This record gives sequence, structure tokens and C-alpha cells, in this order.
Amino acid sequence: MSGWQPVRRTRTFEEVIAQIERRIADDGLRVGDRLPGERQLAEQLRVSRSSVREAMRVLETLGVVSSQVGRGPDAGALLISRPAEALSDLLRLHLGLANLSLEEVVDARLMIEKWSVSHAAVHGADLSALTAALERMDATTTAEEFVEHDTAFHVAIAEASGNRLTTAMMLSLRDSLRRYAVEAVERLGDTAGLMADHRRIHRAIAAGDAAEAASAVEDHLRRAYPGISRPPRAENDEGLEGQQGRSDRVG
Amino acid sequence: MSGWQPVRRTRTFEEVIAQIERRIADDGLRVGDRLPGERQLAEQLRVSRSSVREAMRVLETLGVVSSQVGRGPDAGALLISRPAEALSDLLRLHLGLANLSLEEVVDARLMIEKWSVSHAAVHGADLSALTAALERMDATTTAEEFVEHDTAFHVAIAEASGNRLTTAMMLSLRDSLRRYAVEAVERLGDTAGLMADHRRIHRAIAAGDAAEAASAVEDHLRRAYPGISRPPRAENDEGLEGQQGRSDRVG
DNA sequence: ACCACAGTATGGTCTGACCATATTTCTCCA
DNA sequence: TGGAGAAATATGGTCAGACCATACTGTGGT
Repeated sequence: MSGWQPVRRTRTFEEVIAQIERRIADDGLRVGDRLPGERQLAEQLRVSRSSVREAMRVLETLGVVSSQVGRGPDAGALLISRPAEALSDLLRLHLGLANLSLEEVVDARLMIEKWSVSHAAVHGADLSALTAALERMDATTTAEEFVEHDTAFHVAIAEASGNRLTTAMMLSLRDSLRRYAVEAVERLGDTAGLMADHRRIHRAIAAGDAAEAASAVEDHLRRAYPGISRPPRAENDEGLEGQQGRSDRVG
Repeated sequence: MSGWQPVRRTRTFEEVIAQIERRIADDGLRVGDRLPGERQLAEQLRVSRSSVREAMRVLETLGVVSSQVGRGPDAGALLISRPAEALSDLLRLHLGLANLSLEEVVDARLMIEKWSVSHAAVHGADLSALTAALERMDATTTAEEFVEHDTAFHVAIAEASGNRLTTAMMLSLRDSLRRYAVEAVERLGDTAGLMADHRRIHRAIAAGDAAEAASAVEDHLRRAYPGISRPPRAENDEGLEGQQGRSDRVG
């Protein structure tokens, strides 16, 4: 009943994207491969160069294509994979539109960070990047500098989890929160507490203690953003299991 | 030292985006507000309409603008906020480029789902959407249909967490995994196990038992994607804390 | 009051041109 | 013969101007 679909107007550049995507799948294109030039692509697809260019802008925005001018083997459209930059742009714009709150972003960061730190602790990751970032943080004087190496520390944790997607999310979240991170450091006045948290996190990962690492991260975030994160644990475990059954009616 | 920076060539459409972004911040533009028409914007910024259009394609890709043709109050560029669609495109393309593995995506989904379900359990969320999705799943016959309502169930959990960012992530992850979800259902042959998991999740949320809900979700995902998810818990808690100290040297 | 039709502003597309850049190829001189 | 400089060329970046389909707006006639 009522199988009406809104008429889907497909614009030319969307068709171009679809065909490029199909080529990626069918021809097994990989990062590092190249796409035909804009003029050649326009001629082959029988569309204008403008439409091809709009398609390229979209693919570039999504972090899968990079364009180089000039001539030679290095010129033209190159297939890349930089999801983090695209995610950063996305978060920054939606934060600016006030359609995502700082609390939501910080909560998401806490989620990813706890997950990363747990995995890093279990996987026995390489901690040299963490140690290096800690040393650099000790040597900083301004809040901006501190935040820079602080970001490196937390991103290194994400990388230690071995998951490129969550790492990209972590990178972009940090990028979006950079402003607030600097403010947080300036508000705290001194970084002793934050550094103590960092060493506790580092210690827990080295010890392979996932639970302690997660707990340390949570305390750390709560210190940096007081009043933002809500504790997700249940205080009451009295089971009032009510309406779970009765799934026999059909809508 | 060596403070050489690669020359940053800024293209016209990037400048257009920057100015639009600045206007959003300065003028406090919100979702629902409108941007000037392409021609007017081009004239005001002293650039060609093509450059304005490329900027609009980028903003559209990032889910912050929607363009309507025609005339009247509903025509032109409208400020929106649809991060989920942008995230879906992003994940789909990077999965296609094989620069993100299925394992990474499934792991990320497990992370978000456990987080969502824990929060939903604690917040005492509205469970009517979950119940409705369960009933509809019971009435399905094909794997595609089942996955559709299964997605609704899991997205409803994400919405119950009250975080729009993690909900957007959940939506886009599900969207990217739709193909594999259908395959998983067909591989299992029957949906009894999955439905039992669903009811267990529903029950745990209703009871406010975050730990049980998280555990149920993990078992559920492991059933659907066997061999993908790695358990993040540490089997051994013997503290072999070795190299955590010695952070006195500066690089 | 209502309806049909012309007017008009919108985004979508195309064409063709020119520019800046970077490589490749050619040419000419030492 | 070798090499340096000049010319050719292919790339993306930008622009101007045109035309189309669409969808509202206003106007005039019934």
C-alpha cells in the first residue's frame, strides 16, 4: 500500500561519482592509483567538465581523491584515503551550526578514548610514541604547545588500538575540540594534574590493565571538562523487568 | 628547526567556504536559515558562479547545506544538519578503497553499540521504538526486510542514548554494513538466535542493567559476525608493569 | 472568486576560453 | 657529445556567458 516514492532527481555530478565509485569497486582501484584527467573523464562520460569537477570536489571532501596540477606522472587525480580530515570538517561545521553540542562531542571522545585505551592495554602496543609525547609535554610553556603534544599523546593511544576508523574519529574529535582544550588548560592554570593522569594512563597500558586504563581516562576527561561527562554506570541494579515480552502483534 | 612549510595554495572555492563558515559563526546562522543565491553570492564575493557552486557541493557533501531549485521562499540554499549521510558516504567509499577493513568497522560499531546501550539503560529511555521494531522483525520473511527492522532497532538504541553524534555514527555504520548484515542473516539461516539476543538487550535496558545490556550486545555482534570481533578484556591481570617511568629525557 | 498564463528567480548544465603550474621535449651552443 | 635553456604541452583552477527545467508570483480574464 502507498508505495509512492518521491521522484529522485539525479544530478549529473552524482552520476559521475557513482560511475567513479563503480570503477573503484570493479577495477579494484586502490590508494595510489590515478583517475583520468578531468577533460578526458568528461569526454568519456559525455558530460561537461564542470560536472566532473563538481564530482571531484565531493570526492575530495570525502577524503578519497587529491588533485595535483601540472604535468607528468604526479599530476591529476590521485586516489587517497584521509577520512580524518573529512571527519574534522564535518564535526567543525556541525558544531558551528550548534546542531551538535560540546557535551555530545566530549562524550563521544570519552567513548572512543576508553575503548582505545582498553584495546591498547590488551594488545601490548608500542608505547614509545606515548613516552615521547609525555616528555615533550613536560617541556612546554604555553597552553597551545601543551595541547599540541597532549593531542599527540591521545592520538598515539588511538593508533595503538590498531583500528584506523576509531583513530580517524579520535583525530577529528581532537581537532574539533582543540579550541576548548586550550581553554581547559588555561582554566586549570597548571598541568600537574593532567600530567599525573597521563602517567597513570601510560602505566595502566604498560601493565596491560584495561579496566584501570579506562578508569584513568575517564578521570582525566572529567578533570579537563568538569560538568560535561555524565557517568554511565547504573547506581541501582534492582531488576524491574517489565514490558519485554508480547511481541506477537504486527504493526 | 627547518621551519619550511609547503606553500599553501588556497583555491577560490575554499575561500568561499571559509567566508560562509565565518558568516555562520558571526551571524549565528542556524539550521533552517538560508544562504544567498549562487549568483548573488558570486557577485558579492567577486568570484565566478562556478567557484560558488563548487563550494556548495562541498558543504552539501558535509551535510550542512541543501539546495532546492525553483523560486519562492523554499528555493535556494538551506542550512541543514545531516551528518549521518555524510558519514555514510565517507565510510562506504573508504571501505570500497579497502583502506578500512570490515573488522575495523564492525569493531567500531561494537564500541558505539555497547556505549549506547549502557547509556540507554541508565537514562531510562523510551523503549516503545524498540518494542515496535521487535514486533516488525518477527513478522518479516526475507533477510532484507529483517535487516531493515533490525537497523531500526539498533538505531533506536543509539537514539535512546541521547547523543546525536554517536547516533549519526551508528546510522552510518549500519548503512555501510547493510550488505554484510544481509549476508550474515542469510548465513545464519534462521533469526531465532538474533531475536533472542534482541529480547535480551531489550530486557536489560528496561531493567536498567547497563553491564548486562553491554554483554548482550557483544554476544549479539559476535553471533552475527563470528571471527570478526576480538574480545578486549585482559585474560591475565598479573601486573608486569615494566617500562612506565623514565620520562626525563627530551627528544 | 477562481483559474489560466506570462513573468521571473532559482539551481543545473554546458561551452569555450584563459591562466598558473609543472613536466617533457626540443634546440642550440659550448 | 653534453648540458643548459627555451618551447611545447598537459594538468587543474577560474571565469564569463549562455541555455534549460523547475517552481513560485503576479496578472488578467471569466
